[in-house]
Amino acid sequence: MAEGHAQNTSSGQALLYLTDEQLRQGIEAMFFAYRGFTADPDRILEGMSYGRAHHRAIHFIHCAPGTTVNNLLAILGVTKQSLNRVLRTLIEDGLVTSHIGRSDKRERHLTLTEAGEALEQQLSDAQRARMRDAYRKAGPEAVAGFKTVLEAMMDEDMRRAYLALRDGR
Amino acid sequence: MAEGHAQNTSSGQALLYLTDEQLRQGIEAMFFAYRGFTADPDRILEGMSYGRAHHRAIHFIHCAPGTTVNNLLAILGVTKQSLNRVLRTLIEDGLVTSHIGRSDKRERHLTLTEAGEALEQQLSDAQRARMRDAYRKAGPEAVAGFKTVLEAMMDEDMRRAYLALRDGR
DNA sequence: CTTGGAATGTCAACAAGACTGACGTATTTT
DNA sequence: AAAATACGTCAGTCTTGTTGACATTCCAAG
Repeated sequence: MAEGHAQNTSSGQALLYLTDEQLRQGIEAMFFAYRGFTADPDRILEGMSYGRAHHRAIHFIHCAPGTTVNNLLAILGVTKQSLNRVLRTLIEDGLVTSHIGRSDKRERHLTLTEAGEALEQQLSDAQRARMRDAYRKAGPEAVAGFKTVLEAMMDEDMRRAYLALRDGR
Repeated sequence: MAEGHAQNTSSGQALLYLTDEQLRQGIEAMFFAYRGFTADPDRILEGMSYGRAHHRAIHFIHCAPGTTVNNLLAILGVTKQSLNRVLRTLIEDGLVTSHIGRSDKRERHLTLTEAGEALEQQLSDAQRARMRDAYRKAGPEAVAGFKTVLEAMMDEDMRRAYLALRDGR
């Protein structure tokens, strides 16, 4: 019972979109939408012994070629051991290369090979196709609102990481 | 290379929000936001031997008291074996009750006990608090757009389930 | 220059939570 | 009476997260 209901504020009607019921709808929408969001890449990956974790690694290596393991760790928010298992298989299968750092030899710089880029294309084409359909149906104003809310929903650290990626391209 | 770039269409400028780069930003925003979205309940659950799976079950039993196992299965999109493991612990711990159906005795109707409702409150208060902050920062128009895009992103079946839940209250 | 601590990354073992497949039971439908 | 449905359970696998232990490399203080 942490907070009261949103409609019981001094502003009254203006805040009707903040009622518990509205918030609950938003929560469920996030749940169902995220399932759709990951469904297409999951389908592609299943049967090739990769999973969502591999997709995420491939995605961010594609976006920041030459990034280090530590960098990736911060973005993905998992332990280095967890990431390592995924990276190892990707390297073994020739989708990712790992080069020892020139200045700091402790670091490993990660890049997608041609085969890696090809898979990345396949995965992100599928995911973008769904995104594009959703965007097209919803229209530009809705898309702007969508992004505004998502940014506000992130943890502070993640928002920084997101904005850095967004503006660094 | 399934589709062309969105800007290369007959409509030209009007569809700039559909460029691959814009779509990629949306994809990353979803990823980071979903992490924030689940972070608070996850924190509460950790250490009490429950996880996100328990949270989801509790959430939907709360929304549809007396629902059957099969109903829950369809909404959550997991196998009955998977759900059963979760339900068993919740019932053992006295958070959920399972009653044999009155008309159809094969069915089990699931309801939250008082303790279950208490935990549900605790979890959804945390999640709603984050949602409320995000909504408040973004404003009502952004929230409307947010929901529009999310609905368009769901699979058809899930949209039906979502709308049924949304309108059935 | 050496040595100890911090940072980076690897290997091994384990747990949660998803999956499949097979089977049993009670009940309803045909 | 037979088939289908709803539910529970056992056993085994897979992905992906965790911790703990350890090797290598860098850097800075003595």
